[in-house]
Amino acid sequence: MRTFYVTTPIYYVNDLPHIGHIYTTIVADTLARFHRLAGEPVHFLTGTDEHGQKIERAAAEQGIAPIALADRVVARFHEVWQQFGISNDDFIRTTEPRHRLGVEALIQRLYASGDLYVDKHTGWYCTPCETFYTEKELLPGNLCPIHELPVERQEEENVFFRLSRYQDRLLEWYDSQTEPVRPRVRANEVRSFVASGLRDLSVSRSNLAWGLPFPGHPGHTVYVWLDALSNYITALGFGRPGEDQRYQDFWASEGGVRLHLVGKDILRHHCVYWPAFLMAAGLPLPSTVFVHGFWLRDAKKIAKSTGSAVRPDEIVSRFGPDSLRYFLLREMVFGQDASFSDEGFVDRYNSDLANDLGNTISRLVTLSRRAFGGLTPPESCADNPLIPVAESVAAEYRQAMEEPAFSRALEALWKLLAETNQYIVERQPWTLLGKPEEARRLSRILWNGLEAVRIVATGLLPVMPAIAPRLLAAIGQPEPPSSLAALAWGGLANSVPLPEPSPLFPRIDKAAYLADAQPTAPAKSAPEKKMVSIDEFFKTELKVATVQAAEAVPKSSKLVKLTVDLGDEVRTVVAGIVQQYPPESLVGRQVILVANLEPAKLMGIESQGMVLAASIDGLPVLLQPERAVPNGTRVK
RNA sequence: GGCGGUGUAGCUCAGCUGGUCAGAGCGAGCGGCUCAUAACCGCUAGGUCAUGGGUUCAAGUCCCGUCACCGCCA
Repeated sequence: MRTFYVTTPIYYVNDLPHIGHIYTTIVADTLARFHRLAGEPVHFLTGTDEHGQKIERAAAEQGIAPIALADRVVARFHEVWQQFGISNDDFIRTTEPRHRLGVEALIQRLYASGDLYVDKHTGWYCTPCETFYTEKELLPGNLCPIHELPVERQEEENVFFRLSRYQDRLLEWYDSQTEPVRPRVRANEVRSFVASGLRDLSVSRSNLAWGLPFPGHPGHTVYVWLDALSNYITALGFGRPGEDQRYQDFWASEGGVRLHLVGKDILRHHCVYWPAFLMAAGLPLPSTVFVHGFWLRDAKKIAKSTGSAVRPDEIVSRFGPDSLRYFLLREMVFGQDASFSDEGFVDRYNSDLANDLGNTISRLVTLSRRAFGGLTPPESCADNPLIPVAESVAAEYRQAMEEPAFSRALEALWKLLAETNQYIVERQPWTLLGKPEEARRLSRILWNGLEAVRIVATGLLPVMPAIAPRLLAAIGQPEPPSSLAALAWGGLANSVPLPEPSPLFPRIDKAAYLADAQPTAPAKSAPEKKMVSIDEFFKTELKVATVQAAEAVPKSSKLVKLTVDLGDEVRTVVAGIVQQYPPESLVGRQVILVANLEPAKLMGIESQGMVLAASIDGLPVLLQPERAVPNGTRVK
């Protein structure tokens, strides 16, 4: 029998839950619920990663023990998961004894395979941090990124893992038929990284007390990623003989699905280190690592709607966690990045949840109650145009959920809603009200509509675990089904009570909501300073140039056309400075030019650059080198 | 610099192995209906499928070049 094991990354407790954590966990939960409905044995694991430098330091800053800090954050995670209806079967913390036992067992296997050895490691060391940094992490000038103090070259002894030995096997794995790394872009990235050559990996740390003791290497702790990644099997009981039934069922069993959901920031750890560790230990690999994208704030949209921000908290408190679950799953093409905005949420909510779903239920329930004394229609209908649609929608939904491709699965369900509304309008059931001779016809029409809605609500059970049962109750089906078999046409009970309809998704007044969404905060009064990186700054090419010729632009009060010498080229530039600087005063003068500015036409003249000037009350004061320098000299 | 990816209607995106592929949803306009949460239904998009070549009877769909943007390179 196929088993289904799904994991989220274990979340690092230096950070409170945010949209990224929530998204991954909702995805995992939706999959777990779907596969349970499909009748498969499911195990859904999430948890927290609690060791390491950052935790140690953050705890020290707050004057508490690392474990106390972790406890605090873990409590918060539990709260949030409860709020979102997360149905995880287990929650692993890397500070638990069961985890340590598993990690030790894994490391024993790595020793046994001959893949661990001790070697000297030289690196950039910051004494106050007691940490080695890679060159990339350092600030310019070899400064520690935390203390901004010079780091020094130091040597330490480490346990190394022979990652290099697994290069070929990893490449084979990426290319295997099952496509273990998805989507393909991500597989390409990892493949090219691995193909460029792997260095052995340091898997122990000295000077870090807040970690698991490294077996056989006193004074050292286990590298946080070796520690953390192991959770996927330690939580199942790996390394604890007699208590490892779940490990046997969900990891070691033939043909079981072992799915890791990860963000693209931890691709390498999950697609290089982790499988290599498992290969070395002689253990089964995950069947799929699914790498999803990030939620971004769309700068353009934010600017347009004057500063609407990502406010999942407010969305949840006002519209419920399931509305957010729906939005996240519907809006992101699984695997790609997507942007998150209040406007996007409101649009999606109104058009999909309020208009299509909520309103369709509302109109059907109202009609049925009126026609049949508060009950569902007495007569069913086994032959009508909605049936083939419902069947193809159910098939498409199941396929998309398997893939998984949530946006497509939901799109399919909504296709059925659209067809249902169309069907209702075509049949005009309201014209049949109060005509006894049309009662049977009316019953069939309304029954069909309600039945279609029942199928949609059934498909929504994994996505909106709190709301979907309420949708079903609203159409007279108070017991939510426990199997995907309920997606088949024909399940709606006849002549059962229909509760009075109440809007499950009240429409959002978009204008009011967005106006309300204006940051009460500082945005306007104290504009935040937008910093640019040195790289961004250097995108602007500033060069010294000498004005060779200048003539006022006819019919313009400010513009002057300049011919400037940039050393290796001569350009035409238009500048709005002629009121302060008569043309003849400009000739021979050196100016600073933005040399890579997009050309622009001013009064019909193409300006190939911009002359820099300070502006006092709108009046320009030209910048110029303190003494003459060669034309074309870069300014920085 | 190397490798990979993207560029299709105002917006978000579908278009696998070349031949009803020029599409969907949202938004906008017009019309209809009134059971329903000012909802629902119908019609309306004249987009050089970034761009220049090429292969082919036939190319968003394959090949080469160019431009723009993005990701990865411990």
